[in-house]
Amino acid sequence: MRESFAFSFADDLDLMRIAQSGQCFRMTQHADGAFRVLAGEDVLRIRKTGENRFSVDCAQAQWEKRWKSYFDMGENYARIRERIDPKTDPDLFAACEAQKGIRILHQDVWETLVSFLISQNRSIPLIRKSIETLCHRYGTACEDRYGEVYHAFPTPAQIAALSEDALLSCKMGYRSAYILRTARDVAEGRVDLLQMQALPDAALLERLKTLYGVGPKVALCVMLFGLHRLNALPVDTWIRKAMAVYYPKGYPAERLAPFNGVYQQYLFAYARDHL
DNA sequence: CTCCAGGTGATGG
DNA sequence: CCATCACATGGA
Repeated sequence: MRESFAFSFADDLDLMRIAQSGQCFRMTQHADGAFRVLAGEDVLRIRKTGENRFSVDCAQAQWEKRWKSYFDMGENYARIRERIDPKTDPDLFAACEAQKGIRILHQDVWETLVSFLISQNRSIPLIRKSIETLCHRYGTACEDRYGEVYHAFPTPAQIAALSEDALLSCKMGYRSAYILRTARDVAEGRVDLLQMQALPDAALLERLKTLYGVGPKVALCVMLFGLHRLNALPVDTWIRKAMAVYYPKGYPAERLAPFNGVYQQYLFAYARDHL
């Protein structure tokens, strides 16, 4: 790595688990072991270099300005895990232990919104493939510091200018119409994603659900992964299964506040491995 | 072949 | 309010 910055970090940070956690779809591991993170129009390479040691291929100033918050480095996940008592919540405790290292990324809202519109009723590998195709065809081509070309996530205007057939050709299926209308609503100012960030959780959820193709699940994913509302609790098929098996008498969401989204993410990964 | 995948909108009661 | 159903697509 030409320019780089190395740092120590003692709290949970498992790049592989984050890449596979199903909250982001453009983070991949390369042959040399480093991860390439594509986020919005930016790219970063990050690798683990030792016990609690990491290095990134950007200057310290860029790391602190752009990426520290992306990886939620200000939050203490060990402390969040330690709130769970193994006697009260044995399965959730086991999930936290087994999936230690996951963090909730703070992703770009637009990218998160489109990604989770695409995600509905599909498997994670297919979601990745569609997003990859979308970015490759319609996102701005950029060059990283090694001269390698990558593609930014398409902006609202870039998607708004497409035809529905163009989206269908990315294998989006019936979600194409959702994505197109939402892109036009954002590009033409009927929806203001920036302004939404000021809303409290309940109002934000209602506002997001007014978007075409956005129901409770997608709205809560946008809140959790794009607007960093750590108490948002999206319920997909895996979480539904986990709740039924591990909490047959009812899920204790009130007790798990204000970190329902974090525990949900441990359970999601754990359920996929065990159920 | 059927069933499932980080679901939602439309419709009908 | 709730219960169905159609919706594209690919993998198991």
